[in-house]
Amino acid sequence: METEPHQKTRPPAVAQHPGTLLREQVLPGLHLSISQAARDLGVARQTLHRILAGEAAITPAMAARLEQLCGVSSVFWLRCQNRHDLQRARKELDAVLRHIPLHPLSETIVKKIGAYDGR
Amino acid sequence: METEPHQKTRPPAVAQHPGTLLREQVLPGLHLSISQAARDLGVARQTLHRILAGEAAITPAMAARLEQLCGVSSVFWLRCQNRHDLQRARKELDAVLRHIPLHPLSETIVKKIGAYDGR
DNA sequence: CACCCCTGTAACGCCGAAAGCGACAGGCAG
DNA sequence: CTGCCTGTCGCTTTCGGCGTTACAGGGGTG
Repeated sequence: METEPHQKTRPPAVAQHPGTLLREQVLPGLHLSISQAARDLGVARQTLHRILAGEAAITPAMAARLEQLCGVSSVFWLRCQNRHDLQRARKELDAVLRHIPLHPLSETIVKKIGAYDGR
Repeated sequence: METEPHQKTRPPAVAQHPGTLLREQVLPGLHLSISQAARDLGVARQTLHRILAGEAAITPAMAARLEQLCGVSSVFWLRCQNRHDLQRARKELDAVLRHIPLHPLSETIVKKIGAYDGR
């Protein structure tokens, strides 16, 4: 911890899929095998496996299940997934995005809709 | 504003689709017609219309386009969408969720993965 | 040894959602 | 009348999540 001492170990600049967290941190912490966790979640073993492997995304439905399983907020899981999907989308649309003209939106409206500037 | 005076007009308890924000706040603020906005975004007019009508969701790709168009963060748009999808998923899975056993996850791990408790 | 459970992979098929396209009807300004 | 915007319908394609079946291998236990 040389950069910022008492920082919450915030997410890395380049986000890897949320499955890694599940595999390396959560499941061991719950003392659950993949197979057992899948049974508890009420999904196929392969379905969970695909997520751990990063081949499938965490859907809202899965996020809700996970929240029920380990108490970690579904919003958290979706946020992880979003980070991942977003930077993938940005790369693929890179060419298209350049052609989209930026129109200025008044600061009043930005605040009204609850979009606190940078986030 | 009787409940909490200087609150940011936070999102309503029951979230309606993000398209409403686009239609009623953002597009007028940009002085753009639906057709024109669709052209700028590089998508079909119907595609944008479906989102405004709440018949389609804001995908990561669309969120990136919107950010480019009006400067409002893609993360914001996805968060709106998530709120909406999540409460829909919860209702549909309601029965299933009850059967998922809750396993305790140590507080240390929760902090390590960056899931700040309730969110 | 056989038996059982776990894991990883692969190959299907189903289904729903996003997106594009064409077309039509109605509104409204020029 | 002409043009532009809007809402809506129908159709097609594509993609991704999910379940199912199946096979191969590891590892522990009676």
